[in-house]
Amino acid sequence: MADGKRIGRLGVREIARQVGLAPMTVSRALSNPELVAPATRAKVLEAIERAGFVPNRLASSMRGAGRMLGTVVPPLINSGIAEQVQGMSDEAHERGWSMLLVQGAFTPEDEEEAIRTLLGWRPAGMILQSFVQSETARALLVSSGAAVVEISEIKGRAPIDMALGVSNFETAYAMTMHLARKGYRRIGFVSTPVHGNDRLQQRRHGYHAALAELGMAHEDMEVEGTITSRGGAEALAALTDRHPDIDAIFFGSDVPAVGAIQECHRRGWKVPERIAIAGYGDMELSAELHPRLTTVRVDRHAMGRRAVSQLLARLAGEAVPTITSVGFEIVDRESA
Amino acid sequence: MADGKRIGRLGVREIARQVGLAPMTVSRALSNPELVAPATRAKVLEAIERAGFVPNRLASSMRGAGRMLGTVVPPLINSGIAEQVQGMSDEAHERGWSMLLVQGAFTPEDEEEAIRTLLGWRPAGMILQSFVQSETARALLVSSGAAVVEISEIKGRAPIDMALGVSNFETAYAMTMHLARKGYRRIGFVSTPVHGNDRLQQRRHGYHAALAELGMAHEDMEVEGTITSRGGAEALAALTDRHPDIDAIFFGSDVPAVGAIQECHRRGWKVPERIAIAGYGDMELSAELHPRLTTVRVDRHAMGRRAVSQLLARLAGEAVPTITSVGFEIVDRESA
DNA sequence: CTGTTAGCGCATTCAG
DNA sequence: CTGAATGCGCTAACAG
Repeated sequence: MADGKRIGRLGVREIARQVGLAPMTVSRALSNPELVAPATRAKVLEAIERAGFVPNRLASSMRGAGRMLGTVVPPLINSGIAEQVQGMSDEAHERGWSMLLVQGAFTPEDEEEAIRTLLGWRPAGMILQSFVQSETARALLVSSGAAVVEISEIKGRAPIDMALGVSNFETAYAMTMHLARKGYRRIGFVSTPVHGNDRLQQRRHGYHAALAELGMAHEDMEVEGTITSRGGAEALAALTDRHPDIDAIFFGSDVPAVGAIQECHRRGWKVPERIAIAGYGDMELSAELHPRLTTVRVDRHAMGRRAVSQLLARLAGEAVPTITSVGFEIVDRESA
Repeated sequence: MADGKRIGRLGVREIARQVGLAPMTVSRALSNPELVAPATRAKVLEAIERAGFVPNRLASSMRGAGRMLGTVVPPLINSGIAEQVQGMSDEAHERGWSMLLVQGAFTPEDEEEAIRTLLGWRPAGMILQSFVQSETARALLVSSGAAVVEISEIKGRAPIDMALGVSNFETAYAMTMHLARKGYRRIGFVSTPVHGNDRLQQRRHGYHAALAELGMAHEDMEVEGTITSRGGAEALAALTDRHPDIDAIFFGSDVPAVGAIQECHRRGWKVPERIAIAGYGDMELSAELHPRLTTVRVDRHAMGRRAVSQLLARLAGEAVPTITSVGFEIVDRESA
């Protein structure tokens, strides 16, 4: 501390000094090893290892060589989102990129703030796990010049840059049809509040469209609840109170579906005999549940990977589709 | 693109130009508003808003004013970890800090790499959600000068900087005693592989200590399994095969405990009459399950917040305890 | 209260 | 294949 510069403050400069080379050569040995003579490279890497030097990525990023992708994760990390993040992380990691995660929230204001925070770190690309609501945030994203993937409902509004997802309309339509084919006639629907959420609105439309097509439309067999087990139990209670003759419920997530099944056990109701329960997401527990849960499977891990690879392709200047639809599957098990 | 500098590339300089002030004043209006005349500040903020300027945090960080904390999250984001991360994120966010999350892994090599990646971003503080195994990584962390909190078993090895957690020995001891008090005599134990994991080893010791004290020690009523529902079902099968007279199982996590209960339903076994099941973690589902799960509750959200506030206190130069023990609670419900 | 100077640690660009 | 100069955007430290 006696002299101005902190002693031993490690940087390419210090490493270069130790091996008698220019800082630039050290930098190259790290980021473009093929441009450096093998012997030189070995010497440099050895010195780096010995000194315990970890290159400063902030500085790299400022020079435009940043390898950081950002994403906003919702406040409730359910297993679906966790898998998606895992997929992003795996793909990014394998390709030498880092993921910056900032925790977002449900309101457009919070969303905007989260995006602002993320943009402050100047990621080369961003993944947004739902459609961006705030117009200000959309404008910010566009002007930032970052590549953007929205993992979202793929019908409807134009994406900021790229969109990736399933058609929630189709998945809900397919499940409703599936339930009808299995003989259920009075099919209820439970989701979190659909207001302002494209995906949920599309699911609701899919459910309605299927009922209409089947000539089975009935009013008010829908309820909104929280995406928790308790929320599922409450939704079941509300719906069966109002409609004692209801014979199936399609939940917008496996989490409340599991809660609803517990509530059935508690009431001594047989599933699916007294009432059938279907979910959405196929979490790990769903296949082990008693009875095993019938649900919609979307490969979230693959979606995460795909989002990253599209981002990297775009950044590499390759042509990338604006909208990518991923498949889904109805997993028919015991609960419906 | 005609001229060298990208037109409209926003920075404090550009904002300063627009309002006829020095860049430094713009910077201050953002980070130390109280040092700037209210009128000036208003003018600056208005220009920033209008231009859609988002300050570059990479540059701030390079000047030492970085407000970033890093953490390594394990590859399986179970709900416990998710809550902990949520707590960290909430606390950080409220205090104007960002959290950089990198996905880690189970082996010491992967752990080291994750820590290296994180250190590359030069966070002012780091939170490690388990005890750091790799000696190289420990050395790197020490020499980085970052404040470090390990959320971990709090007995045993000295922390790198600060440690925060419960005594896993005590929690497991307490639950085993609780089960004995309720009349169970043949109590099994299930956890993920304990090798190299301080927390799990301590839990195992706690279980053994309680049995020994009760004069109930029995051999080989333990099994290792994955932290999944299926893993729980399998562990139940293995243990009841080997010990038909087993009357209770203490699982190291609620996740496999839930799976085990499903397996019991499938076999037509009553819980807790045929066999009692206890978990660890108290996830949301646990209270809604049929039967409701008896478990150990640790407030993970609060732990996350606490980790961040300790980090910030340390960074502010305040005195901070090296080891902090947080409480726990045995939640006695129906399953045991 | 506001401005000036200088530099954080790298990588781009151009020259050897 | 290696090196020198320069600057990314911001803020600490020191004037005024």
